[in-house]
Amino acid sequence: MAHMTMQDHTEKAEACALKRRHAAGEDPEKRHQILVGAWRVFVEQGFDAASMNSICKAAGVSKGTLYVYFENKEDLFVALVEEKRQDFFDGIFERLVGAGSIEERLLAYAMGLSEQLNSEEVIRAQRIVISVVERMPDLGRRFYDAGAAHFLGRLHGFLREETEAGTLVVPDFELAAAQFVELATTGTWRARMFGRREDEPTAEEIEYVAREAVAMFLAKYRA
Amino acid sequence: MAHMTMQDHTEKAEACALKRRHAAGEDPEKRHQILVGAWRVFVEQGFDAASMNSICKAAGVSKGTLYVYFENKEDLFVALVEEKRQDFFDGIFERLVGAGSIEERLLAYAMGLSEQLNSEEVIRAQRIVISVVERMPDLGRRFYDAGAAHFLGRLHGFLREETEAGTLVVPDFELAAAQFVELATTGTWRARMFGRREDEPTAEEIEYVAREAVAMFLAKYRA
DNA sequence: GTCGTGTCGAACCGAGCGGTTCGATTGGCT
DNA sequence: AGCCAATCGAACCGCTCGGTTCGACACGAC
Repeated sequence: MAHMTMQDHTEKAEACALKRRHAAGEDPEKRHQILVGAWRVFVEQGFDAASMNSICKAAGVSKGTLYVYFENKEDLFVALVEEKRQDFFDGIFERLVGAGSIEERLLAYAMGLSEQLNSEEVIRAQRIVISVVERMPDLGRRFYDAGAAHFLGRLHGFLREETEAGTLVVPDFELAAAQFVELATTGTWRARMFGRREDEPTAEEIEYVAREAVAMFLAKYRA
Repeated sequence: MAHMTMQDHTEKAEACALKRRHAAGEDPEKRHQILVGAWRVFVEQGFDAASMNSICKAAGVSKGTLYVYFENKEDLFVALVEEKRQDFFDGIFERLVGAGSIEERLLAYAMGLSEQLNSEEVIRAQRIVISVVERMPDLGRRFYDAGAAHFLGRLHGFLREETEAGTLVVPDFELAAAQFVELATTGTWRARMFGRREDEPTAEEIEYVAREAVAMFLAKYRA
């Protein structure tokens, strides 16, 4: 409501960029610092077992400050997942549109996808999200949409293009995209989610599974 | 160490069958009753949020009695999962060895598998197991072995037989079996685990996905 | 009938929880 | 220099947790 000149805005922005006194709960550095600590604790203890005290200690922040930045534990966790989603799932999509034959592009996509979904960090995140999905259904849905659904969407578009170009014959884009994702993580993701496999799959295994996934996929859908 | 005549054993067994005073913590009916109540509570609250008090109430049993039957919460949960594993995964395997063409048998197997893994009860059980897998790694492994690994084993055997019979050409049985399981639950299981889909898939959807799974599988591995 | 024992139920324990409060401290701002 | 607000840190709140204890009770064994 208060009137500000353009001048004022510019000055403020400049000051912020360096070292400014922030309003309570509005220092983005501190906020990030809290999230980093919280991530460590959540990831190694799970949602319920992680106490706000541990998170304070891990983040190097007083409890009072913590509650200035986040309303409560759930709020903190939602903000955390919201931040992580993007880190996790960026930088894979462009593999689909890169140069190369269909095989090469699908292979690159499958490998990126498997590598990402099977990484220790993402596995643990997925476990925690699943464990609270009953209490926080929105969180689960948003997480899924940002991850799996996003992969599926890109693939869906790719398949339609290739079908229109006559390279592939895909009667059901949704299904085919989902099949591809499943094939790419065959034998690894599920076992890792249940703790049946403790270590990340090796690069060789990822490539092997991805290659076979592409082979099977094209055996069915190649024109 | 104590000596007993055959007579004694028989008498005891007969008495037990009807209405006998059981030693503390050894009445199988009561034990089952506790597990039923515990299942209800665990399933709708998760491991951490489920309190022993709620479980007592749900089971209609006093807290003292509960702790006579089970050492602690973890012990109770392990016993519960142990009991449920068998209920969940029985009665599907024989579909593979039934009569019919390969297509028919694979289809039946895929449908049974998808139906089972996607049922509300099993989804919830899987969520809970995954949520505690960090703290109780054995439990996760045993659950996986009783479920997914069991499916895979049967399929593995089937594929070898068919390959030896010349019907299929499968270079890597492990991989192919895993691929089949993934294909059978395409688009349903993962989304349900993350709460992205609230309702069990319909029989029609299960059959559709299963059919496409078999089609793709045979497109790759049929001799 | 009376004894023995498995169950009940409620009180109880110490610990830890999420969340709040408040005085002391610090370091940018004017 | 002196103000002021963001942060600190420790104590504190009410509550619930997993787990224990114990006297009352009910019922099968003899």
